[in-house]
Order: sequence, then C-alpha cells, then structure tokens
Amino acid sequence: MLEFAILGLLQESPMHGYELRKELTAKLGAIRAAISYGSLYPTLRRLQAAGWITEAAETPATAEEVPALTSRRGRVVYKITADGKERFAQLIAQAGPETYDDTGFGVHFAFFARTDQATRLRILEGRRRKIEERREGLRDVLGRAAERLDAYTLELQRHGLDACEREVRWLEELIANERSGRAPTVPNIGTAGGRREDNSPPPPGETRNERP
Amino acid sequence: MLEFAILGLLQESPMHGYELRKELTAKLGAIRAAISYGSLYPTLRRLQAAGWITEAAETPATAEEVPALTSRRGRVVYKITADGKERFAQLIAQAGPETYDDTGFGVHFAFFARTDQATRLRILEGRRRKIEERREGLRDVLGRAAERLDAYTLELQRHGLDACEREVRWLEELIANERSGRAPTVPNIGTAGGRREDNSPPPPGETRNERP
DNA sequence: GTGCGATGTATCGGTCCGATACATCGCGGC
DNA sequence: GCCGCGATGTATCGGACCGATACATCGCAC
Repeated sequence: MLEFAILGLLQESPMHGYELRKELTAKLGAIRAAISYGSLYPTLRRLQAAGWITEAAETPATAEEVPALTSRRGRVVYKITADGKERFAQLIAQAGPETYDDTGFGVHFAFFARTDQATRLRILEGRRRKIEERREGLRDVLGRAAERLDAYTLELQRHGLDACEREVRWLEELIANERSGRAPTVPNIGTAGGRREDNSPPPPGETRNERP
Repeated sequence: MLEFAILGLLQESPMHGYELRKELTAKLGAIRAAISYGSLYPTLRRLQAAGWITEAAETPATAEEVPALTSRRGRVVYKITADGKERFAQLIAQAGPETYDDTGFGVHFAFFARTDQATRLRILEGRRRKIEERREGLRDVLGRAAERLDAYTLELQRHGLDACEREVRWLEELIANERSGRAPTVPNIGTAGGRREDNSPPPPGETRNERP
C-alpha cells in the first residue's frame, strides 16, 4: 500500500521524505491518520533498491544564494524512474481482492485520476460487494444474535451497519457516474514525460438528491 | 488490542481458539474484518506465558458418551485467571490516547458493559476530540488546498468529512445519554465469581430524531 | 544568546496480517 | 460402503506497518 502511494505521489513531483509524508497525510487524511516514519523510510530504501525510485541531487532551485557554505546536510530528494512508473501501472492493473479492504481501497481511490476507467469501475464494484457482505454480516448479528449481545455492542453494530449502508449508496453513485461518464481522465504522459502536468479528472458524484 | 479483546471475551466463558475468533468477529464485526490466526495463536501463548489465561481441561460436558475412544486430539480450551481479570481491569483504567484511534476505540467500546461509567465517558470524549481534529484537518484540506487536488481525492475527503461529522453526532448522543444515565452497568462479579452471568447494561442512544 | 518549535533523517521492537500447511469430523452423493 | 468436501480446529512464517525514540539543523522570538 505504502509502495503504491509513494510511487503515485512521486509521479506528481520529486520529494524528500518529510514532504512525502505531509503530502501523503493530506491526500489520505480521510483514510488513515499519518504514515509513520518507521514504515516510510524503510519503504523508500526498498523502492530504491528495486530501482523504482532514485535519489535526485538537491536542486539549488532558482538563483537562490544558499550554496556550499553549510555543506548541505540532509534532505534526500527522491524521484520516480521509468521502471517505477511501469511498476505503478502494474500495481493498478493487478487491483485484486486485497484492494477492497478499507485502506487498500482508499489509497487506490486517491489515485483514481491516474487509473483507467475500466479499472476504476472494477475497483468500485469490488469494494461495493465487499461492503455489502459486511453489511449482511452485521444484519445477521443484529437479527439472529441480538439477545446474546449487550446494548453497547449492539449500538456499535448499528452504527457500523449505518456506515455500510451509507458507503454502498456512495459507491452506487460513483459507479453510476463512472458508467455514464464520458470519462476523459488519465493525464498519463508517456514514460519519459515532463513533470508537474495539470490533472484534469472527471467530475465524480455531484448529485445531491435528498430521496433515493 | 487483541490482548484486551481476548481477556474481555474469556470473561464471559472459556473458549478455544476457533470459537474465540468467531466470537471476536461477531463482536467486532463493525470494526474490523476478522482476526487472523497469525496473531490470535501467538497472542494466546503470550497471555498464557504471562499467566493471564490457562488451558482448561476439555470438559466432557453432560453425560455424552464420547469418551476416550478416539483419544481426543486438538481443542485447547482457555480460561481467564484471576490475574487475567486484574490485567483486564488495569487495561481499562489505563485507557489513554491510543484508545482513541479507530480500532482501539471500537474494541474498548465493545466492552463498555464491563467498563465503569467514568471511564466510558472519558473514552467517549477522547474519541470525540480525536474525530473533531480529523474533521478540522479535512476541512482545512477541502478549503485551503482544494485546487491542488484532483476531483477524486476531493470526493474521498468529502466522504471522510461526512463520516466524521456523523460520528461526532453519534458520540454526542452517547455522551449525553451517558451523563444523564442512571447507568447501572458493570456486572463485574468478584474475582472468583461464577461463569455465564447475564449482562444487563444501560440503554445507549435510542433517540431517533430526524432534525438535530 | 538561548531556548523552542518546525524541519529533517533514521532505527528498533512489537503487533498484526495473509498465505499456507495439516489433521479430523460429519454428511450427502454415487 | 466409501469418497470427497466443507466446517472445524491448531499452528507457523515472512512481511507490512506502527509508536517510541534518537539526534541534528534552522529560524525566530524573547
């Protein structure tokens, strides 16, 4: 998951660890709290060893006069390689059952702008099925095993069930939108393209109807 | 977390691993998918080593005639010890910041019937604060950094924000209920008590008002 | 001038997951 | 009569990720 997210983010622009964590936190804020350095740095080294990313020389940027006086310690900037982009595409194409759990889905969804429409649809439907299963499980427990459980546990299940129903509806909307959508998307620029292109994804569910 | 859940469950009755997993799944179905054996069994051995639980001889139960013919392999039944109950109480009392993340909160909430009212309130309020912080973070991103993010990422944040607001309202209700509540609760039976007592917890939020 | 919060890199132990292996039991189909 | 198959049941291994911790630098306010 982290591997996927890093490769996805580095495609937008090169970054160093700290920055990466902040961007990750911003992009995945709805999904998980904050990436731990204890997983970030080891993963970066793993990706580098695999050749998906490389260290880029810290650019002096504009003509800022901050050169060799302080010898420039720290600040390792990473950029994605061609192999890395390929790897990212491969990870998207693989999108299997493990993609449908809470974290996996969230991370993939966050990079839907770089995902082709067919895969988006596949992921959304896989996720929906998974949530529907969870929903059925909760309904079962609330129905059949209700008297075995205390009021607090039941309340927890109810709240969970509510969240499931809500998410299914949300996914339903996204799927409908995706199907009907002309869906331009995927500003994918060939493997050797320039950096910092502007992303122009399709508009997801903008419908605000009160009664379904 | 797993340690806490196991100690909590074994207080209801002795169980073997498989059963424990099923009960755990039923009780925590709203929180997490299913406990992996890869964590369950090692944890059981850890708890046993610490003296919180012991292996109980597989009871032949009633006068069922299934005795020593097949030598009875497998089926290791665990029961909680007095130390284990003490440990569980201690874990409840400690309930700190780590108790407020998604999983931690869910697991603690599932055992609120064995938690005193003051601690319940503390946990609910801690959780609320945490969710409020997450909510503010999401609002910030949706406000300030909106144009930097693609439509899918924004939609993810919106959905997350919605879930946060909903959970805060839910917690609000629970807290109000808890404060006003006569709150009998805690069928805690002294350390050497009998098994299989009936749990009679207080009624959590039963209010179903359409407009807040 | 000095402390302090933000920036920044890095490691370590521990928890938990997913895949996998393997053994037994009861039941229905052939 | 027996054979497979799904449920029951215990167990391990490698890997992902977290939380705590350590440490170094920079800019700014007091």
